[in-house]
Amino acid sequence: MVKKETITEKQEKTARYAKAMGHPIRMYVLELLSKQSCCYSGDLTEELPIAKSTLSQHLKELKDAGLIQGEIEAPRIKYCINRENWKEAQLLFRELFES
Amino acid sequence: MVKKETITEKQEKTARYAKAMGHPIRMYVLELLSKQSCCYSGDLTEELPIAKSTLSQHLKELKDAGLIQGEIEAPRIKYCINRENWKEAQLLFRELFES
DNA sequence: TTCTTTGTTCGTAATATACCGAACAAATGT
DNA sequence: ACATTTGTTCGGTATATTACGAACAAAGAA
Repeated sequence: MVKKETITEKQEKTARYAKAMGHPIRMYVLELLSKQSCCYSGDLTEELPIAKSTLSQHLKELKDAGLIQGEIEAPRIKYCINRENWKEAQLLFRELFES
Repeated sequence: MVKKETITEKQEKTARYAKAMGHPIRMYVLELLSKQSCCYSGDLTEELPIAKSTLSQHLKELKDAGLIQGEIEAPRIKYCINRENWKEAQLLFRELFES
Protein backbone atom coordinates (compact mmCIF):
# COMPACT_ATOMS: atom_id res chain seq x y z
CA MET A 1 0.00 0.00 0.00
CA VAL A 2 1.84 2.97 -1.31
CA LYS A 3 0.54 6.31 -0.19
CA LYS A 4 1.92 9.40 -1.83
CA GLU A 5 1.23 11.83 0.93
CA THR A 6 2.41 15.35 0.58
CA ILE A 7 1.19 16.26 4.02
CA THR A 8 2.88 14.40 6.82
CA GLU A 9 1.32 12.82 9.86
CA LYS A 10 3.25 15.28 11.95
CA GLN A 11 1.79 18.23 10.13
CA GLU A 12 -1.70 16.82 10.55
CA LYS A 13 -1.10 16.39 14.23
CA THR A 14 0.36 19.84 14.70
CA ALA A 15 -2.55 21.36 12.79
CA ARG A 16 -4.99 19.49 15.02
CA TYR A 17 -3.40 20.89 18.13
CA ALA A 18 -3.25 24.35 16.61
CA LYS A 19 -6.89 24.23 15.69
CA ALA A 20 -7.84 23.33 19.25
CA MET A 21 -5.79 26.28 20.46
CA GLY A 22 -7.34 28.57 17.87
CA HIS A 23 -9.93 30.25 20.06
CA PRO A 24 -9.40 32.86 22.79
CA ILE A 25 -11.50 31.00 25.34
CA ARG A 26 -9.59 27.78 24.80
CA MET A 27 -6.30 29.61 24.86
CA TYR A 28 -7.29 31.15 28.16
CA VAL A 29 -8.13 27.76 29.63
CA LEU A 30 -4.93 26.19 28.37
CA GLU A 31 -2.76 28.95 29.74
CA LEU A 32 -4.50 28.78 33.08
CA LEU A 33 -4.17 25.03 33.34
CA SER A 34 -0.59 24.98 32.17
CA LYS A 35 0.33 27.41 34.94
CA GLN A 36 -1.60 26.07 37.85
CA SER A 37 -2.28 22.44 38.40
CA CYS A 38 -5.98 22.14 37.74
CA CYS A 39 -9.33 23.87 37.93
CA TYR A 40 -13.05 23.27 38.02
CA SER A 41 -15.22 24.37 35.15
CA GLY A 42 -17.43 26.22 37.61
CA ASP A 43 -14.52 28.56 38.28
CA LEU A 44 -14.20 29.21 34.58
CA THR A 45 -17.89 29.89 34.11
CA GLU A 46 -17.63 32.72 36.63
CA GLU A 47 -14.57 34.26 35.04
CA LEU A 48 -15.56 33.94 31.43
CA PRO A 49 -18.34 35.83 29.66
CA ILE A 50 -20.00 32.77 28.13
CA ALA A 51 -22.76 30.36 29.00
CA LYS A 52 -21.79 27.19 30.79
CA SER A 53 -22.99 25.11 27.89
CA THR A 54 -20.66 26.99 25.58
CA LEU A 55 -17.78 26.51 27.95
CA SER A 56 -18.61 22.84 28.12
CA GLN A 57 -18.24 22.62 24.36
CA HIS A 58 -14.89 24.33 24.40
CA LEU A 59 -13.67 22.01 27.13
CA LYS A 60 -14.89 19.07 25.10
CA GLU A 61 -12.88 20.26 22.13
CA LEU A 62 -9.77 20.57 24.22
CA LYS A 63 -10.45 17.12 25.62
CA ASP A 64 -11.01 15.64 22.16
CA ALA A 65 -7.79 17.20 20.97
CA GLY A 66 -6.08 15.56 23.91
CA LEU A 67 -4.85 18.76 25.47
CA ILE A 68 -6.78 18.52 28.71
CA GLN A 69 -8.40 15.80 30.74
CA GLY A 70 -11.25 15.79 33.21
CA GLU A 71 -11.31 13.87 36.42
CA ILE A 72 -14.51 13.36 38.36
CA GLU A 73 -14.30 14.78 41.84
CA ALA A 74 -17.92 14.69 42.73
CA PRO A 75 -19.99 16.67 42.37
CA ARG A 76 -17.56 18.65 40.25
CA ILE A 77 -15.11 17.78 37.54
CA LYS A 78 -11.51 18.71 37.86
CA TYR A 79 -9.78 19.67 34.65
CA CYS A 80 -6.04 19.38 34.18
CA ILE A 81 -3.61 19.62 31.34
CA ASN A 82 -2.94 16.32 29.63
CA ARG A 83 0.76 16.46 30.34
CA GLU A 84 1.76 13.80 27.87
CA ASN A 85 0.06 15.40 24.90
CA TRP A 86 0.91 18.88 26.08
CA LYS A 87 4.52 17.85 25.92
CA GLU A 88 4.03 16.42 22.47
CA ALA A 89 2.42 19.64 21.28
CA GLN A 90 5.25 21.60 22.83
CA LEU A 91 7.72 19.53 20.90
CA LEU A 92 5.84 19.77 17.63
CA PHE A 93 5.62 23.53 17.83
CA ARG A 94 9.19 23.86 18.92
CA GLU A 95 10.29 21.83 15.93
CA LEU A 96 8.12 23.90 13.65
CA PHE A 97 9.52 27.18 14.86
CA GLU A 98 13.11 26.11 15.22
CA SER A 99 13.46 24.72 11.76
CA MET B 1 -12.02 53.64 30.37
CA VAL B 2 -11.91 50.63 32.59
CA LYS B 3 -12.11 47.31 30.83
CA LYS B 4 -12.52 44.17 32.87
CA GLU B 5 -11.02 41.74 30.44
CA THR B 6 -10.58 38.16 31.45
CA ILE B 7 -8.93 37.26 28.19
CA THR B 8 -5.71 39.07 27.52
CA GLU B 9 -4.53 40.64 24.30
CA LYS B 10 -1.73 38.11 24.27
CA GLN B 11 -4.14 35.21 24.42
CA GLU B 12 -6.20 36.69 21.60
CA LYS B 13 -3.09 37.08 19.51
CA THR B 14 -1.84 33.59 20.21
CA ALA B 15 -5.25 32.16 19.39
CA ARG B 16 -5.26 34.06 16.10
CA TYR B 17 -1.94 32.57 15.11
CA ALA B 18 -3.04 29.14 16.24
CA LYS B 19 -6.21 29.36 14.20
CA ALA B 20 -4.23 30.23 11.09
CA MET B 21 -2.02 27.22 11.73
CA GLY B 22 -5.00 24.97 12.34
CA HIS B 23 -5.22 23.34 8.94
CA PRO B 24 -2.95 20.70 7.43
CA ILE B 25 -2.48 22.60 4.18
CA ARG B 26 -1.50 25.77 5.96
CA MET B 27 0.76 23.88 8.31
CA TYR B 28 2.45 22.33 5.29
CA VAL B 29 3.02 25.73 3.73
CA LEU B 30 4.33 27.23 6.95
CA GLU B 31 6.75 24.41 7.56
CA LEU B 32 7.99 24.59 3.99
CA LEU B 33 8.49 28.33 4.09
CA SER B 34 10.10 28.31 7.49
CA LYS B 35 12.67 25.83 6.25
CA GLN B 36 13.52 27.19 2.87
CA SER B 37 13.51 30.83 2.04
CA CYS B 38 10.52 31.23 -0.23
CA CYS B 39 8.32 29.58 -2.82
CA TYR B 40 5.86 30.27 -5.58
CA SER B 41 2.24 29.26 -5.21
CA GLY B 42 2.46 27.45 -8.51
CA ASP B 43 4.90 25.02 -6.93
CA LEU B 44 2.43 24.38 -4.14
CA THR B 45 -0.47 23.79 -6.51
CA GLU B 46 1.47 20.96 -8.06
CA GLU B 47 2.38 19.35 -4.78
CA LEU B 48 -0.92 19.72 -3.00
CA PRO B 49 -4.16 17.91 -3.85
CA ILE B 50 -6.33 21.02 -3.97
CA ALA B 51 -7.54 23.49 -6.55
CA LYS B 52 -5.49 26.60 -7.04
CA SER B 53 -8.39 28.74 -5.86
CA THR B 54 -8.50 26.82 -2.61
CA LEU B 55 -4.78 27.22 -2.13
CA SER B 56 -5.14 30.91 -2.82
CA GLN B 57 -7.62 31.16 0.02
CA HIS B 58 -5.33 29.36 2.42
CA LEU B 59 -2.47 31.63 1.46
CA LYS B 60 -4.71 34.61 2.01
CA GLU B 61 -5.52 33.41 5.49
CA LEU B 62 -1.87 33.02 6.31
CA LYS B 63 -1.23 36.47 4.92
CA ASP B 64 -4.11 37.99 6.89
CA ALA B 65 -2.80 36.36 10.04
CA GLY B 66 0.54 37.93 9.28
CA LEU B 67 2.46 34.68 9.08
CA ILE B 68 3.50 34.96 5.46
CA GLN B 69 3.92 37.69 2.92
CA GLY B 70 3.74 37.76 -0.84
CA GLU B 71 6.09 39.65 -3.07
CA ILE B 72 5.32 40.24 -6.71
CA GLU B 73 7.95 38.78 -8.97
CA ALA B 74 6.09 38.95 -12.22
CA PRO B 75 4.39 37.04 -13.51
CA ARG B 76 4.49 35.02 -10.33
CA ILE B 77 4.21 35.84 -6.64
CA LYS B 78 6.92 34.84 -4.27
CA TYR B 79 5.73 33.83 -0.82
CA CYS B 80 7.95 34.04 2.22
CA ILE B 81 7.55 33.75 5.95
CA ASN B 82 6.85 37.06 7.63
CA ARG B 83 9.90 36.79 9.83
CA GLU B 84 8.85 39.47 12.29
CA ASN B 85 5.47 37.95 13.08
CA TRP B 86 6.83 34.42 12.85
CA LYS B 87 9.21 35.37 15.61
CA GLU B 88 6.40 36.84 17.63
CA ALA B 89 4.37 33.68 17.23
CA GLN B 90 7.38 31.62 18.19
CA LEU B 91 7.74 33.68 21.35
CA LEU B 92 4.05 33.51 22.21
CA PHE B 93 3.97 29.74 21.87
CA ARG B 94 7.21 29.33 23.76
CA GLU B 95 5.82 31.37 26.61
CA LEU B 96 2.64 29.37 26.57
CA PHE B 97 4.40 26.05 26.73
CA GLU B 98 7.14 27.02 29.10
CA SER B 99 4.90 28.46 31.77
C1' DT C 1 -37.23 11.10 48.96
C1' DT C 2 -36.81 15.69 47.47
C1' DC C 3 -33.80 19.68 46.65
C1' DT C 4 -29.54 21.59 45.10
C1' DT C 5 -25.38 21.71 42.74
C1' DT C 6 -22.70 20.74 38.73
C1' DG C 7 -21.87 19.93 34.17
C1' DT C 8 -23.37 17.66 29.65
C1' DT C 9 -26.50 17.19 25.87
C1' DC C 10 -30.19 18.89 22.84
C1' DG C 11 -32.33 21.97 19.69
C1' DT C 12 -31.64 25.89 17.15
C1' DA C 13 -29.73 29.83 14.75
C1' DA C 14 -26.06 32.66 12.91
C1' DT C 15 -21.78 32.73 11.06
C1' DA C 16 -17.42 30.78 9.34
C1' DT C 17 -14.77 27.46 6.85
C1' DA C 18 -13.46 24.54 3.04
C1' DC C 19 -13.82 23.35 -1.40
C1' DC C 20 -14.58 23.57 -6.43
C1' DG C 21 -14.92 25.46 -11.25
C1' DA C 22 -15.65 29.57 -13.83
C1' DA C 23 -14.70 34.15 -14.59
C1' DC C 24 -11.52 37.74 -14.09
C1' DA C 25 -7.18 40.66 -13.80
C1' DA C 26 -2.33 41.66 -14.54
C1' DA C 27 1.66 41.15 -16.75
C1' DT C 28 4.72 38.85 -20.10
C1' DG C 29 5.48 36.64 -24.58
C1' DT C 30 4.52 36.31 -29.56
C1' DA D 1 -2.98 43.43 -30.69
C1' DC D 2 -3.61 38.82 -29.13
C1' DA D 3 -2.45 34.66 -26.56
C1' DT D 4 -0.42 32.72 -22.46
C1' DT D 5 0.79 32.38 -17.78
C1' DT D 6 -0.21 33.16 -12.97
C1' DG D 7 -2.91 33.92 -9.27
C1' DT D 8 -7.22 36.20 -7.21
C1' DT D 9 -12.09 36.76 -6.87
C1' DC D 10 -16.84 35.19 -7.55
C1' DG D 11 -20.76 32.17 -6.97
C1' DG D 12 -22.27 28.28 -5.03
C1' DT D 13 -22.63 24.27 -1.86
C1' DA D 14 -21.61 21.43 2.02
C1' DT D 15 -20.04 21.14 6.46
C1' DA D 16 -18.18 23.04 10.89
C1' DT D 17 -18.07 26.31 14.46
C1' DT D 18 -19.86 29.29 17.96
C1' DA D 19 -23.28 30.57 20.80
C1' DC D 20 -27.50 30.43 23.69
C1' DG D 21 -31.25 28.64 26.79
C1' DA D 22 -33.79 24.64 28.04
C1' DA D 23 -33.82 20.09 29.30
C1' DC D 24 -31.43 16.42 31.28
C1' DA D 25 -28.35 13.39 34.26
C1' DA D 26 -25.55 12.40 38.31
C1' DA D 27 -24.39 12.81 42.83
C1' DG D 28 -24.33 14.95 47.33
C1' DA D 29 -27.24 17.51 50.96
C1' DA D 30 -31.41 18.22 53.62
